[in-house]
Amino acid sequence: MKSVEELTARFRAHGLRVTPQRQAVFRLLAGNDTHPTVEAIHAGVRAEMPTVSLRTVYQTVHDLARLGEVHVLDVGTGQVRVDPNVEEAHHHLVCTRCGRMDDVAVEAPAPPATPGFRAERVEVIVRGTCAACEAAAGGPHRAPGGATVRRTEHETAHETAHETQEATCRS
Amino acid sequence: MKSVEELTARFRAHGLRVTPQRQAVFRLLAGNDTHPTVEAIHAGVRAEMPTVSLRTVYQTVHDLARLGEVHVLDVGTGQVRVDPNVEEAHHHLVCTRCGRMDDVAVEAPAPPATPGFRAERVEVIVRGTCAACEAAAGGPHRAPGGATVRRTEHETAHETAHETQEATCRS
DNA sequence: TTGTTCCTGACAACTATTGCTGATAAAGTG
DNA sequence: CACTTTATCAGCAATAGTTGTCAGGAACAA
Repeated sequence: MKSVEELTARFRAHGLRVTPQRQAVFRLLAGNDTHPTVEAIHAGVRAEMPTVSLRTVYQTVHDLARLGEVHVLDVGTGQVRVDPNVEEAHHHLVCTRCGRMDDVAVEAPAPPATPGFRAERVEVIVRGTCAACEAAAGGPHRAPGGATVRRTEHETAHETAHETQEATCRS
Repeated sequence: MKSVEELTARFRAHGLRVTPQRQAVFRLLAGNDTHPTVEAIHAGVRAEMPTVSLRTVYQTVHDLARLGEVHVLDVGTGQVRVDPNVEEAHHHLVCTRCGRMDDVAVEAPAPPATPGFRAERVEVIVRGTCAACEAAAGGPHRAPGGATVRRTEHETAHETAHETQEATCRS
């Protein structure tokens, strides 16, 4: 991700105004190799600027995405996440319990030749359980038969993300 | 996907009741190699049984997913899609404009060895444009500068999916 | 400074999905 | 078949995440 100054310049160059609120978002993303949710960015920005609205953060994130400075990712965890790393090709680990994302270096297969479909991008998502959730759940040898087999992964991720994510899965 | 009779038996074996509503859902999915949204299933079921509620379809789909008879996929198009094909390993083409999904045979890379993350499943998503949307948008040589550069793919898919999907992208 | 354009922030609206509940109907039993 | 038990249905309300709306205000050009 580019520096705050570079982003400021790019915004100006594209006719977008640079406001203190936007710079606060820039600052938060510039020194960030995680994949924060919009909510998390909002919380971070409010720490130094308590009046910023969620709407503004969404808009700024979308502007950054439009300029290609970030990627907006939706991998089915119920919340959009922002990936500041657009320079190097990479893919993602997604924790099915808390929704946490991390970068991973796997080479994607070549887009297949599919008549009737113009492939543009290949995305690899490795789903699994992050260390924090593994520990929180009592380790890999947890007795089956409980909630784990009664819900789909999708449901579980959705439901637990809200409460457990920040508490258990921050690195 | 199993036949309606097999699904009926499996539901009974698991203590789930088999109702006409559920069998209508079974019937719709059994002869279906597309990846319908819950909404689309609901519409199909209502064609022969107009009182069935969306709630019931959701519940039946979740029951099917719990028994492993379908996969519930959320690839960030704003709607969950049901994949009746659980027998053969496969991945998906996703149209970024209408959200339409199709199966594709690409071999996934091996899950990387990642300390602090227990990989369970590797998912490959090929994003692009389906033939119908390509045609609807005026072909691949459409002049840039319009809506296409003013919005992220994510936004576009979200917004256009509701109206254009069934109209332009049914095979 | 002045005008214009764009942005902000509060709130409401919107979409997809799920919780709740009285009434209903499927399985099992006699 | 009649009866009992208990999961399910349908409809509505609620929820979370995201976006539209709009009055007021800030940033930039002249």
